Amino acid sequence: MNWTDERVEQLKKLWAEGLSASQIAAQLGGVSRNAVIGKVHRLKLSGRGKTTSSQTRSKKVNTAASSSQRSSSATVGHMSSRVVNRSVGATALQAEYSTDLVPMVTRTVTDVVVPISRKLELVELSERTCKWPVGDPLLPGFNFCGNDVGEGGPYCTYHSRLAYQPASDRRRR
DNA sequence: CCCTGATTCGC
DNA sequence: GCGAATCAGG
Repeated sequence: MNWTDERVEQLKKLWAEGLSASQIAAQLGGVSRNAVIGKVHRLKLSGRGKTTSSQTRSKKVNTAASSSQRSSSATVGHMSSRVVNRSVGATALQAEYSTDLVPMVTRTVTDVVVPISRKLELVELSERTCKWPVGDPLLPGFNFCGNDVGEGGPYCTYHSRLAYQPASDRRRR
């Protein structure tokens, strides 16, 4: 892949937004984080104003979202990802996944506090990032939870709980 | 070990 | 100019 004007432009934009080099690389595709960093330096925009300081993500929690904590029929639907959250606060409270995608768990979701997801691109996933799908695979912006996985499973502790709850819960009713 | 950006240097 | 390898650090 070569640095077309468009790609350079997007690089500048994302870098200015405070995304890390690896995240930018993942979004652009076809380049490594090293390539991104190298390009950033050549463009001389290494000094990122004062925006989000990379690691140690912002702890800002979407206040609107944390309003009712439980039930609230979860905020479903794909909230045009992207801008929505760069915040990862492990304590964040909000369910963010498509009901269409996992209809069987929509009932149990009211019992579970789901942390805001990191919304990683497919290529950003590693063995320790939650692979719970977020959004519609057919629509742009589809990504994965990306939170740290629990006991080595494919999902973070929260999504594991969801996954383990069959539609017909065992606690008789 | 995970991740970050910075730097070097052969291509 | 490019980016892998490497370095320094949280």
